[in-house]
Amino acid sequence: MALIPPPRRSLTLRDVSEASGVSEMTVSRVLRARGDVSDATRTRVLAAARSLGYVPNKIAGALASQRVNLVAVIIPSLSNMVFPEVLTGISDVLDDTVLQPVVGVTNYSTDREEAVLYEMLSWRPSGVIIAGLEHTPAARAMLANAGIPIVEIMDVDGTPVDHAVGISHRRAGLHMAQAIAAAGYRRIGFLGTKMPEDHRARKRLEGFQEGLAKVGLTLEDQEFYSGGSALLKGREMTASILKRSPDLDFLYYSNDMIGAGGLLYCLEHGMDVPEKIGLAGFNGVELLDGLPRKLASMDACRLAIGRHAAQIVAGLRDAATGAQIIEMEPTLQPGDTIRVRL
Amino acid sequence: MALIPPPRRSLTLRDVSEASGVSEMTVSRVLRARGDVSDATRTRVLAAARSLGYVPNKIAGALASQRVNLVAVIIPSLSNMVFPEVLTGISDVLDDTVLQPVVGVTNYSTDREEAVLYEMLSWRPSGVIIAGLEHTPAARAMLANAGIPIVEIMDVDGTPVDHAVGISHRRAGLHMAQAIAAAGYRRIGFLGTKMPEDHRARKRLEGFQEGLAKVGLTLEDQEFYSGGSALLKGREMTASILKRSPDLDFLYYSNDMIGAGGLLYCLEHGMDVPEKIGLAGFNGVELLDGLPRKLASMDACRLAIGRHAAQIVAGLRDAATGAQIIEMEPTLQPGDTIRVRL
DNA sequence: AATCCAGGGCATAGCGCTAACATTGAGCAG
DNA sequence: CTGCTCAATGTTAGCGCTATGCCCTGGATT
Repeated sequence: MALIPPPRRSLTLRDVSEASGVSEMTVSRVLRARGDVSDATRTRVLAAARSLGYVPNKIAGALASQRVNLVAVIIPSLSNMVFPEVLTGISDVLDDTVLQPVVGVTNYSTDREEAVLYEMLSWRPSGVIIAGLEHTPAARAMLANAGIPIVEIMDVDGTPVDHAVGISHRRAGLHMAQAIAAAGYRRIGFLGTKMPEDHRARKRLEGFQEGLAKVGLTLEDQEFYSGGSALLKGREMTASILKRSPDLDFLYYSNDMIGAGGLLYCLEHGMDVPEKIGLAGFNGVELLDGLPRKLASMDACRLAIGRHAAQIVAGLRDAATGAQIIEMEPTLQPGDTIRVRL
Repeated sequence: MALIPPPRRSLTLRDVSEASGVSEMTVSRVLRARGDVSDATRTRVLAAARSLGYVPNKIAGALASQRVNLVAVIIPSLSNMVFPEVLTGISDVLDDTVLQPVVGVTNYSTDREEAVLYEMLSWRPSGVIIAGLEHTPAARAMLANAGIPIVEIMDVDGTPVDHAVGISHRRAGLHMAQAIAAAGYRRIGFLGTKMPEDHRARKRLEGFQEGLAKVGLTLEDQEFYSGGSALLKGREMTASILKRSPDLDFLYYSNDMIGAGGLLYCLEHGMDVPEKIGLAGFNGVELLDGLPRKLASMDACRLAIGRHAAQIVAGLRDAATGAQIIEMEPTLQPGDTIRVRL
């Protein structure tokens, strides 16, 4: 193996073509495994490329071919557990294609989302997967004009620009309310994030209240937080809401992490879960499996959403159908924190 | 606001230049806020660009200018909590620059790392931040020849290609061993992941054993797992190791998540923590704050590592010094699961 | 009045690669 | 031996943008 000194100017196809005595075009064909090249040439070119340490320049390649094998994935956060799982679903599918996901994070800000989207579109990806249906007008316009497949994920309560894959958070909240009421709970509190931009949490709450209303109930009390360790916040909020409204018999948490904190709090304080007080969260995160008791939750179909979205941008689902909305059915996991009957 | 029909062929500088009656070059200058352009022209151009919905093509721009404002960030996983935090540190710093992080995930496989690195380098980023010091020979060669700043993070026990920012996991393990021994524990078990490629966990264990050896102790028993919910695995492994070796008086977990599972298990089974049995994890994750008792742990300086690494690639630290190794000092957080003295 | 110069703008030439066609030469039927 | 085919390679012309240098205009300087 020849030792070549580290090149100052980075290598180009021309360097490889000179080293192997064929034209640039042939080298290009070899490296992309495209077209007819004799085995002898192929071997020679590959050897040259390897020994030089040549790394193709996709920027030039993309410009020339007008093809970019990237899919923009825009999500609010990486620390929410949920989104890494969606990413896993996306990667699962894209790994079998030439496409690669590129992730952008918005921190739940639509302005930042607009900026991230602009930046990503300027790399001309071949598809966009973006969380939520709520965007700035400019962002919607960009999506609509991009001329590539757009998939809005997680939520289907609204009008997508192109495709949508997700669950109805409104209905999820509604179902949970019905289940809780059916189990005989009557004095219900809600605990969630103080994030005006988290539209999905908002829709769940709205659906929940609607569900309660249907059986003649209303929310007894509520409590919001922002920032900090979710598990700890769950404890604190639970303490605080129970101090204010000691006679609550059910606590509905907007996510599993604070729900878990609440559950730990209740157990430590010797409360009778689920008889005297019931608990439920949302998302069905894996974490719950390790808790002393399994928190009731509702699966948000994260993996399936990621997969479907990826299939759409990869053109693996009959795109002939045109724009489509795929609604998943979240399933209620009663766990051990909702009593079985009245 | 004029409504322009969605363009089939995507817009170019030429479209904007025609719409605003100046040359492409002038449009380019305006959009990059570069060079002298009169206010009148600037306003006109910006208006045209906006009304057309023009999104610049960075591919062409990057090719022409030989400058790409991307930083490749290559990490093993997104579901480990640790890495999103490092990313936060990186973003904090890069947000004040023109640079943007692009994340690649290797799933703890060096082969996959090599592939991801190749792919990312082919986009000619202006820097690389990569977890760990262990890479395939080809990956090392690519890094060495890339001609851009390379920062290997998380670990400093080894020889970096260029810069390194991290902690010594060997010493972290060693310190923990000393602290445990000093507290009077004698029959010590280790619980960790069955991941041969997780070199940092391996180094911690090695350092830990070395630390025990120094005071004449050896590991009494150990237990490994792979896959699944870490919290649940922590429980199961704890049950299993205590069944096999009931007289252990300390359990050292390779990460906080399984440690938390173990802690919950011990508390539920009425064990006397930390008197009869002590526990410790690693990472100092936020989650621990919400547990019934605070697990002893060691902070891995994740945020600081991310920040420093980003500063290096952004050229914010005096690059004049050339390649450098920055070692952080992880601090022991005794929590409530190591007894204070014998 | 001649000269200078800076601000504002334009024309040209690539960046490194690939699409699309052109070319070559070997193999082979007639 | 001609003409044809087809596999293997080469040639040409951009992709959309920016670096560079040049040109023009209209005051300020001498």
